[in-house]
Amino acid sequence: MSGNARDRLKKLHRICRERGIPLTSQRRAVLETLLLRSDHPTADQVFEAVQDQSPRISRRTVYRVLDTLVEFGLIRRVHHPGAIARFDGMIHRHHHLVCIRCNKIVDLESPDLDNISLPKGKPQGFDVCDFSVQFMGMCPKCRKEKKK
Amino acid sequence: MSGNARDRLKKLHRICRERGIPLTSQRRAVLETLLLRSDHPTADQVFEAVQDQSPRISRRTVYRVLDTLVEFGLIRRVHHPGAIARFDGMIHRHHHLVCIRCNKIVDLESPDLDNISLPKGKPQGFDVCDFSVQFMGMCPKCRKEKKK
DNA sequence: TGTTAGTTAGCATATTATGTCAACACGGGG
DNA sequence: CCCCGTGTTGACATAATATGCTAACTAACA
Repeated sequence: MSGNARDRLKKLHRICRERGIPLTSQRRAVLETLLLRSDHPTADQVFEAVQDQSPRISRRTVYRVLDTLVEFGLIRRVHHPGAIARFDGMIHRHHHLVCIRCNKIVDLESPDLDNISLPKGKPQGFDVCDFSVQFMGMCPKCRKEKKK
Repeated sequence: MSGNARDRLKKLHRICRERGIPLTSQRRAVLETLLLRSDHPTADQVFEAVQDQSPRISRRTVYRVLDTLVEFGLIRRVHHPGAIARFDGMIHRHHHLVCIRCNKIVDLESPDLDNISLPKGKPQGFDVCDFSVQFMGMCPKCRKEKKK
């Protein structure tokens, strides 16, 4: 496991102590599982994967833990155009390429984009703390399939 | 109805003729309904609303028509962080403010942001045609509620 | 107006998400 | 090290959301 993941687990530990809530094995397992992948799994995919570590974990708990981790800022709920909630272990600023045909989504790192200035003041009353750019386009696979 | 909406209906008419597919009353009704609102309704909210015009329309058809309209580029599937697909009648370039607490989403018009340059070439093989910026923050209502 | 291709309505079913509560585990104090 | 209390988990039921299927229907065109 990368050092980054180890740091994140320590952060989970710290947050739990600060908030006075238990650091359960399930919380650790779900976070670890998510950190080990670089895609954007659905809650059910996380449930599948986490069973390697915690065979007795319930689906309900995975959903609950994911919400908790999002609230702690340890993972992100990805803004995905499909109907299913997806989660992302990467919480540093990054952007997304979204396929307008198959809804596939991949990360895009681009330091150029990170300098966009946040809106001045509180637009529409929102207290903005971060942003992410989504580029809409067609993925290679869909381009090929569409030519047919 | 605004001229913009009228134009979009004409566009639907044109696209249907070009593709040789019928311009059904259901397609028109769903598009009209979506153009009349400025929020980001879910498919079911569209279903509710469209019944004023087409009381006999089925839920299944609304889902299908929404997909069709997205494929035609007449509406957008909004990249919403929640679990439910949402749709947007606005297809010109605009951005979103997303509440990290209640997932509320509102539009943000900002000419400054429209000048972001698309990535050079085809990043990860994607053929990028548009983009949208999402600002994450907390809406006024949630800020108040959290203070309690 | 009649023909035909494509769509729709209405159902069933699949998929995804949440409510509830008894049993259980974590964390702190003795 | 063990026990106790708070908060979490597991397993169910249920709700919410989305899709598959086919007979009946409608738009488009001659």
